[in-house]
Formats: sequence, C-alpha cells, structure tokens
Amino acid sequence: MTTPRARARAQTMADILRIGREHLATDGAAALSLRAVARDLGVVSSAVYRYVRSRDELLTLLVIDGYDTLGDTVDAALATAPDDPVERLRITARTVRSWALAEPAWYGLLFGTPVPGYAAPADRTVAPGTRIIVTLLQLVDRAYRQGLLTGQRADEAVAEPLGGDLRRVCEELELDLPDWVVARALTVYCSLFGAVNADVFDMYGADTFTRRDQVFEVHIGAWDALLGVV
Amino acid sequence: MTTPRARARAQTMADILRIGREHLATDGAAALSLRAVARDLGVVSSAVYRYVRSRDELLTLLVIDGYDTLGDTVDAALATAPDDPVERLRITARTVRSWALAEPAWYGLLFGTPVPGYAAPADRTVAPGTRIIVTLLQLVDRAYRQGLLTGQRADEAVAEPLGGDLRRVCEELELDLPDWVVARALTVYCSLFGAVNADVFDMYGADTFTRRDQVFEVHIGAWDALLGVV
DNA sequence: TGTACATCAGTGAACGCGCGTTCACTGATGTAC
DNA sequence: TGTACATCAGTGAACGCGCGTTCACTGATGTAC
Repeated sequence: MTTPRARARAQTMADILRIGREHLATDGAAALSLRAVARDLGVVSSAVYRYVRSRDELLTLLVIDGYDTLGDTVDAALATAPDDPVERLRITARTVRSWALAEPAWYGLLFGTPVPGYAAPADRTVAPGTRIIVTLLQLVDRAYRQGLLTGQRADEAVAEPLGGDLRRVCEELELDLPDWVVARALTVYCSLFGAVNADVFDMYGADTFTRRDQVFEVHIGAWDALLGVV
Repeated sequence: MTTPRARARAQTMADILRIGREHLATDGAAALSLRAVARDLGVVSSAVYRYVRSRDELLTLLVIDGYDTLGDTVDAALATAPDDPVERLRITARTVRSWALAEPAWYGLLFGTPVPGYAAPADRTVAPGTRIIVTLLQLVDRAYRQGLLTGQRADEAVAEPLGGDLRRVCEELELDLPDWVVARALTVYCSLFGAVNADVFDMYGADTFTRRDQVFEVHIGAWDALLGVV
C-alpha cells in the first residue's frame, strides 16, 4: 500500500537520477552539481537534500544505477540470443559497445578516469560492478565445458602466484576452468573495454575508419582467437 | 643568444607546466585552474595570462607535453633494447604501463575520459598523439618482414571498406603489411590501453591480484598469440 | 658609451559567476486514537 | 468519523568558498641610435 506521498517521493527520486544522468552527459562527472540538478528539477537547491545526502551520494547512486542498467541490458540481449555460448560472448561484447555509445558519459563514469576526490563505496558498488566480468566468465565456462575452446595453449602454465589468484576467482564463482582459459578471458575482458573506450572516447582519428562497427567485429574475431574458439 | 629575461620566461613556462601536472594528479583535469596554478607559482592570478592564453590553452600544452614525454620514454627504452622486433613490442607495452602507473593523472588526460567542454586542437595534438601506434605498427612491420609472425590466420580476409581504411594507414606510414596483420595490431593497441586502464584506474578489485605485473605479462603473451608470433 | 624609448612581467582591484551545505520556517500530508 | 499530533517536502536566506578573465598601473629589462 503506497501513499500518494510515497509515490511522489519515488517519482522525484527517479527524476533526480535522470537529471543527474543528463548533466553527466553535458558537463561530466566532475562538474555534477546538486544546485544544477535542483534548478532542472524546478526546486530550491536545499530541497534536494531531502532525497540525497550529498553530491557524492548522488554520484554513488548514478554509479550503481549505471552498472545495473548495463547489466540488465546485457541480460536482456542474452535472453533472446541463441544457446551457443561463443555466440553469446559475441553478443555480450556488442551489447556493451552499443550501450556505451548510447550513454557515453554514463559509461565514462563507470569505466573511465576516476572522478577526482570521489571514491565509490565498495560495499555498494562492487557487486553490480562485477556483473559483466561474471557473465563473461560464466559463458567462457560453458563454452569450455562444451569443448568449444581448444587453442594450442592448453599446455602453457600460468605463473604463480597469479595462478592461485585466478583459481580463487573461479572458486568464488563456482567455475572449474584451467588457468590459461581464465587468463585469456581476463585479457578479453580488458581488451573489450579498451576497444569500447577507443570508440566512445574518440581515440581513433575522426575519419580513420569508415565503419567502426567493422573495427569492432575485427576485435571480436581476435577475442575468438584468444580463447581458442574452434 | 638568450637574454636573462628570455631564460626567466622559459623557466616560468616550465614551472607552470610542472605545477599544472601536479594539479592534474591531485584534482583531475576538469578541476585544473589557472588561479590555483598562479597561487603555487607565487604570483597573482592575472600574471599567468602573460604565459598562457587561457585555461584550455594550458590543457592543450599539457596534452602535447604528455604525448611527447610518453613517446620519448618509449623511444629511450627502445634505444637500449635488443634488436628483435617482437621483444621490442613487449618492451614498448611494458614502458607504456610503467609510465602510466608513474603518472596516472597525466596518463588519464591523454587516454581517459575526455575533459568535458574541452576539445584538443587536432592540428597540434594529432602528431604527438599517434607516436605510440606508429611505433607499434613499425615494429609489427619489421617483425612481419623477418617472418616472425605467421599465425594461421593469413588466409582470413578483412571486410571492406575496413580493409581499404587499413591499407590507407599503411600507405601513410609507408608500411607493406597484409590486412590481417594490421587488423591484429589494431586490436593489440586497443587491448594494451584497456589493460593499462584497468591497472591505472583500479578496475580490478583491490586484492584480486597479488602481483599486477604478472597480469600484464599474461596480456603480453596474449598479444603475441594475436600477432601469430612463432 | 649613454640616453631615450619600447617592451614586458607582474600587481591589485574588479566584473559576475557558480558551488555545497546548514538552518529556521511554513504548510501540506499522513496517522493514531 | 473527527480531531490532535507527527512527519515530511519544499522555501529562502545565509555561510564562505573558488573560478576565469579584463584592465589600468608600475617598475624593471632590453634595444636602437
């Protein structure tokens, strides 16, 4: 049973997040200001403090909301995707890219340069922040168990203590993968965000590439190779 | 023949850049302020305008100086490196990483989220900004001509118009490489900065990895594989 | 070599601006009896 | 069902702060004759 007041509060809260996101896009995270949000909300600046403890709190809410929106977008894309785990990996990558291109500033808040003077509280942001890497590792695990990843690297040992670190990660996620596969998945993960950064942050020259989606497909082919997709 | 005044001017200019770099590290690019630089320089705020046209001009100078310092650092590392182009590629990657870890804020200005409201003037920043990719492509070219890159991908065609884009890049740099090698080099380039970003911007959990240099060596191994190093 | 003039570094005041946050308040909404 | 009280959203003024940039100025340094 929600009272009208509770409903109004939820609506205002959602408006604050939406306006915050818009300001992120126009002025960047460092310039995000509660006063500007209040202005756009049509309310006096101190009123925002009924909803948000401080400017940093608003940033935290936007970070959490961002990770969750990206995670949900990927999950939605996978819901209608074929069963093949390798194809699902490709779809995950393409979805991350599309979302980042659609929400460059929001993406930048999550995966770009840290906002100076702001540290995301680990207890609230780590779980949503790991959704993509978890999805990726689970898909790699399925692909491996189906014998789709062979490569010729199966013999290469990963040095210690890194191997132990990787096995600890697998344990936490209840996966059973050889070290070299986890190591390669880690490179793919970093490479994915490197490729998306280059695209979103315009690191390629303005007219170097005619079609950047083709560039991304080349990256995807390379990641297939890294994982030893047969 | 330099007058004392000219020497003093050069010194002050260098001081301004140094202080600017320090402020980048503590407050981030978005918060870089001429007034704060003037304060640290021990001078009234308007005096800085004798040296720098505006705040954006200072950012531009820091961008150019950053690309050049990174490029010089890589060149210096290569000057004492063995002849083997594959090993030189690895050294290039390690040098980029070390420099980024030593100068995280400066690195972020060059390769992180763009500074909102600031656009680097292409005519002054493109040349220094391409030094790393040029170095990388030249090393790949040497490795290829020495028959060190085979892979089994030599048959795979790159789709058009991307292939044409890649060939245009090769032409400008006077390189003669098959499409697939350039494509793979591009993925390696993006992957390198993805890996360095992850390290510098602390995208790994605080205690996921015992030794991050080992993680980077795993990436390097993956890039070898991508290029088909024999 | 000495002098007159031009250049230049740096000063200090001022312009108009936006920021985060606190606080005592008003008036509307919700709740317990 | 009606009333008394508690909760809560939003106001408006104030705090002290920093910012970019302009401008008329002083006094030192450099240069041309």
